[in-house]
Amino acid sequence: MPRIVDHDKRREEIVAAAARVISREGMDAATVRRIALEAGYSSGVLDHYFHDKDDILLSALRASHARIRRRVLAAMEGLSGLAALRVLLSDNLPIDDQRRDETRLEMQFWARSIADEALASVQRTEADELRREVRRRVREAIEAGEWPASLPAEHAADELLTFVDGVSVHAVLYPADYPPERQQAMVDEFLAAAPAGRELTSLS
Amino acid sequence: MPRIVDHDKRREEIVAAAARVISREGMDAATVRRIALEAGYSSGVLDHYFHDKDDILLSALRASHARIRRRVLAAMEGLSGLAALRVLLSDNLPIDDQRRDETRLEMQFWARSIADEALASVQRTEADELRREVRRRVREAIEAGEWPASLPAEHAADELLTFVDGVSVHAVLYPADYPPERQQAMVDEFLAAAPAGRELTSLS
Amino acid sequence: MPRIVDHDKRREEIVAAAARVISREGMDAATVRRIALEAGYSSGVLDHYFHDKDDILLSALRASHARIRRRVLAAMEGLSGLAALRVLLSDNLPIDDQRRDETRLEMQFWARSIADEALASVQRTEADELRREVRRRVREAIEAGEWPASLPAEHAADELLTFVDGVSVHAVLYPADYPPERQQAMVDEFLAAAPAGRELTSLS
Amino acid sequence: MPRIVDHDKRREEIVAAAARVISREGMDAATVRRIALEAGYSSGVLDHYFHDKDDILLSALRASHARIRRRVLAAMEGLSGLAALRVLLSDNLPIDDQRRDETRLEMQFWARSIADEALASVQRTEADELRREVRRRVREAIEAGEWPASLPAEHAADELLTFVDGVSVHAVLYPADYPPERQQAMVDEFLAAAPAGRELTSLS
DNA sequence: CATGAATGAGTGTTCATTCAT
DNA sequence: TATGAATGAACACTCATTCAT
Repeated sequence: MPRIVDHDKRREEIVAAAARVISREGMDAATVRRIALEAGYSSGVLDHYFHDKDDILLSALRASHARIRRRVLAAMEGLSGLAALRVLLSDNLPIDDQRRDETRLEMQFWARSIADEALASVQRTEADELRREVRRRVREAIEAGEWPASLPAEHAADELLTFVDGVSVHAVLYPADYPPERQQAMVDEFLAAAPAGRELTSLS
Repeated sequence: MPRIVDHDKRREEIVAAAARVISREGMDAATVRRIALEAGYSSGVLDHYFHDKDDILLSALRASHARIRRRVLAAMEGLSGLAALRVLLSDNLPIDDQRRDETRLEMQFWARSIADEALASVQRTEADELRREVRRRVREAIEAGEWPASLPAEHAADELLTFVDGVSVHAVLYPADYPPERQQAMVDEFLAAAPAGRELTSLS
Repeated sequence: MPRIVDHDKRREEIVAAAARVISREGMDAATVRRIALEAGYSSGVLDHYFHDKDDILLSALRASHARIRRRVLAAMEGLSGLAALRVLLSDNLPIDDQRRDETRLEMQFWARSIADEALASVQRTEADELRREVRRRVREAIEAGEWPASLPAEHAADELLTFVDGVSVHAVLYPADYPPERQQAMVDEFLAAAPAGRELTSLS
Repeated sequence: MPRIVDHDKRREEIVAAAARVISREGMDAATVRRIALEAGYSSGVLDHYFHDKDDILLSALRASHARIRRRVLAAMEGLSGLAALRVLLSDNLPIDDQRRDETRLEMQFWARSIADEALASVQRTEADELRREVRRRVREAIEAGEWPASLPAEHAADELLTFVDGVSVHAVLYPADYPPERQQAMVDEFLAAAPAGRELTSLS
């Protein structure tokens, strides 16, 4: 059944092309024609692989998430606790071209999901997966004594993700002010400060 | 003697209508016709008050920023240092309908500015103004002994803004998880932890 | 009754402005707003002096014709026959800025009258007036022995007007190739050749 | 294997439709929608074959010129000198429906080119080609002794074209006064008179 | 009388979609 | 399967026109 393989591969090609266009030229530039051109096909070809344009866009979002997931799981291989947490969070920073494109893509979909409940729902589902993984790593860190037990892991996970996304947004919007090293340093500082700082705040 | 109409007021009405449409229905829904309808006019009226659609959109962005500026300056009246800083940062959180709309609007423009250098330039200019104010308040806090002198004010300001924007994004995307009180608590914790935590990290 | 005078004067001002816009920027640029601006008024003023835009345009055409008529009648004062004919024909050549503008205006209306029977009818009526005058002068020339009697004056008049319009069109379209002196020389040659040449052709 | 359509042929169809609309209903009536309808398609189809509306209009002008060129070259086959000249000039007269449409189209573009330097430039280039051909034929006539050598061929060519265009304009504007036979007779007379008449004028 | 606000139809253009080949 | 032709709706924008002041 070689046709099936080709079919999926073609889909992936087109989805990757869509992701490139969205992240580099913006959602408005991501027309069906432009995506097909980027993939090296003519516009009509999309008809064979996707139901409609929304299907392409959503597939591009999911594919981006899947790729990040694969990459970060591989990077955390053999690690746990704080070390795994650092890798997990750092991997979400726009510290190279690929990650910058991923962040840009994400931001395009954030904007769109604000007025599109179906998309927002997808986003929530996908975000929850990352959240669960961060929580798991925080709990590991607590168990390993690398992290204070005084704060709920759930809250700590949200704080960390929130900060990482904040850094990502700023780095994408103001790249001159947020070179990769600074992004990494900011996250590292945040991770280092958390155990000490949060303990103190829990007293107030 | 022409029809008595306050030209600037009419412009403001339309800009406000545009802002409402953008924040609630998204940038794609913000067509000229939709904006005119929201403002209570026919589509052609925009011709009298704006050069083109981009002029409307940019005006909406600037008006949103100006409104925030006015509000926060009034709220900081009589305050300085850490107290002013807290007000300044908290005012940017989407803790009520109005502020939520402002954040949504901002996020729409973030997405657009990624592929629009002219817009990105405007965003940078406006963001710098906020940044300068935050730095000024951090310096005041340092002088008042409310904040450790061990960290550059510039960096601290960026950390704070980064965190606030991270919280804002999450609160807009996942409102159920980030009720107003939690947003405020997160920022307060961050402010409280900073003096202690940062001092420690500076040793490492 | 001073108001009446003002009213007519204002009309003339606006009509003159319309003629300027049409001849210099073309019929497409001759919007109501543009004409009003050229006249130094706001767009709504036209409502008081004209029924609609077509009224303005047609008035501009008639005014141009009237102006030419006045000028050429004055120039022919005291002349008759061939001398009057030469002045009459030469005055229609685009040999200075004013006459060039008149020819340009005329050509704009020629184009429009092709698909506008009402306008075409006006054009025919106005053209006939000029034609009659040319015929009269040809007849005078014949009577004075300056022109061969062998050819009908009606036909000679059409030939002369046809040639003059041909020169005018070329001079407007290719001004570099048709400086004023050349235009005049061409018409003079044509006038000089006609008596001799036509006599000969009538033999063939 | 795509839908079998001759791309160039379709372009020509649409261009021909545009030419029909322009010549019969005028430039203002030549909207994209009207042209598409005339061609038997929906408005969007033009997107496949032309860059923009100006591309259609210019193509229509060029196609008209090319058609005339082809026709006149075929008609001059085997002829030279005065005989070729007569065919060349007569072919430009609006003596049948087709030629009348061509002249009307030309006049529409004349009007437009007055305020459109880009179009004027195209017109000049195309007109020069005709001019060169007329000059070549005049020179042939001079060499064959059919035409007086006393006048520069360049000037004679311009005189002839000028007269032909004058007749064409009048014939289009006042068709009742210029039936085909009369147009032809006028040009024939002009050609016959030229050798004799011009010789005389050159003495004065 | 003069202004310019307001309307809404019409324009060129872009685009997602469908589909014959 | 892949093409690109064809559709028609939607878009931003321009404009003649009307009219309250």
